Amino acid sequence: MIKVYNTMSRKKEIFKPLKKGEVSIYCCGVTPYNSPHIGNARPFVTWDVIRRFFAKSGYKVRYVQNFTDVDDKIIKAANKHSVTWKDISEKYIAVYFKSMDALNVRRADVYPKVSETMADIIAMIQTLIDKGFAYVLDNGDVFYSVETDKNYGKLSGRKLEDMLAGARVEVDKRKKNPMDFALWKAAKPGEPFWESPWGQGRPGWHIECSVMSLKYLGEKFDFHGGGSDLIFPHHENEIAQSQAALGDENSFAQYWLHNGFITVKKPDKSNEEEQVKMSKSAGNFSTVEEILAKYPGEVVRLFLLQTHYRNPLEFSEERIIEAQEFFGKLAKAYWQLDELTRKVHAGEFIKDTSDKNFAITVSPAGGLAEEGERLLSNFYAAMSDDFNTALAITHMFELSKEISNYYGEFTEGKILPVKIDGDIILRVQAIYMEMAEIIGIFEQPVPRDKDEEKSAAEPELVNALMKIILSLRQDARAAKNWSTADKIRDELKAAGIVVEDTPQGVTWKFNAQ
RNA sequence: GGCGGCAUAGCCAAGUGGUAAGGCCGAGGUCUGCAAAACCUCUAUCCCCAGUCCGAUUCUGGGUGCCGCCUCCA
Repeated sequence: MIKVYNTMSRKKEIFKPLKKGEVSIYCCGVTPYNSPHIGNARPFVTWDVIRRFFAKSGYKVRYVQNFTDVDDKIIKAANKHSVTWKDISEKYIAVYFKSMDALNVRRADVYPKVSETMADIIAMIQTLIDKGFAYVLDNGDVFYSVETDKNYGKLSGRKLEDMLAGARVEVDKRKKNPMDFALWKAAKPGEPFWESPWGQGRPGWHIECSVMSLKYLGEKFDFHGGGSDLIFPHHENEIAQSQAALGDENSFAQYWLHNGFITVKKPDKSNEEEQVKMSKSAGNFSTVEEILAKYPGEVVRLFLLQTHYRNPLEFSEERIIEAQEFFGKLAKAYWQLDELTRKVHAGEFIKDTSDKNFAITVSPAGGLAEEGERLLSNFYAAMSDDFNTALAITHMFELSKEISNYYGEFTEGKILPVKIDGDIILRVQAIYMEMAEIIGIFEQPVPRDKDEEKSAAEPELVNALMKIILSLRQDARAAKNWSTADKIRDELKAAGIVVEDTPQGVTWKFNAQ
């Protein structure tokens, strides 16, 4: 049973797919006029996890995400740089994909574009006019008439009267009602345009998502999502025009999911508690590209998923560094498991417990197996409860600790490599990777610490020199010449090399900085 | 002004009608020549006031604070 918080009802509801075993999702994509910032990335990472979860739970998923490639901001950017709107949109669609790829966001099944859906958009507007929900002005503008819609405001919980009272917009006098919104905008001189029954122009905002979602998912589909700033007016208007055109107030999306914002500390405020939404218009954003220049994509992804998608999330380097440390621990267990499974495959776990001289009656890894199954079950339970990735991730973290504990005991020789342990290790690895797949990590080269990493990154010479240096230090230690030993360690540290004396011997690594 | 959301330890963050996961930081311990790493242990009257209830952090009402939407916006 999967529960989801539906913005329409303001409640968590039990998810019932329209078609058994299938899920259809439409997520509002970007208007490609500049680079996506970390806040823009949140819904896409969120939906990426949701679809992975559904797919892993046995659903057939169809995921559609649009590009609004015909838009005022794109036209503005094009004019500014003396290029075409298409140059701008293509450039930033490429940037979008590059950033999302780095975050392991899987591609949608379809990426419809406004420019490629023009005929359908015009047809839907015509339907709305024919049915009396929209009207055409002399200059060729077409507006949707909110007063024809008794349900207008049902998603955002607003009444027309209330909105009028507080409207700060400059009201276009030609509108029948100030809240009426444009379905089609007549082209002004120098603007790109498409031919329509109402003259040359281009679609208004909202209409493209109605058309594209209905075209690729049908008159009813399961999920529609995006950031919470889209609730009003964007999604409200999508609902109005779609249901008016279809003549069915139960059509269109069945569940509306909205993610919270990425926030940043408010500048020039003494109170540090105060947060403000990250947005392009406010100019207080960090682009995904900038962040990826400093931190791996999977770390950024983990950072985004460590807070429930509906809650606000403060962007700060401190938090990302914390996520990086956390990721490092998950990665450590990944490699420990890797080593153990290689031993299993190499036939090291073959000791037969039926040997009468063998006292063990219970597999040493039995506890690990039990924990693994329990945590996997908890993991799914967390994801089933409105996609609680924050909780799910802690279950994976707990499993990583269990793995590390087992690995530690194994390397200390406390565990005999019996055959059933081998089977358990393979199962635990499968569980661990299943969790990783849903979260969407370990799809890029998993960082290793210590030996492997440094030997891969540094020339043999460094290893050879370190061997000599550490050997000299061991001589000093053996002679209880602590000051020399510590001096070597301190100076190496200053040079960026950390030496650790562990019970298993001396190790060294490059400082993470 | 209207509408919506949030308020949990120094910080981040889950969650439940029966006195609260996890992470970071901090403290103590094991280990160690020391340090690091690792592991163990410890750290919360759940914003305030009423109400419902045997019992509320969890439900209801009111308040306070913060955020967002009502204009482009993930």
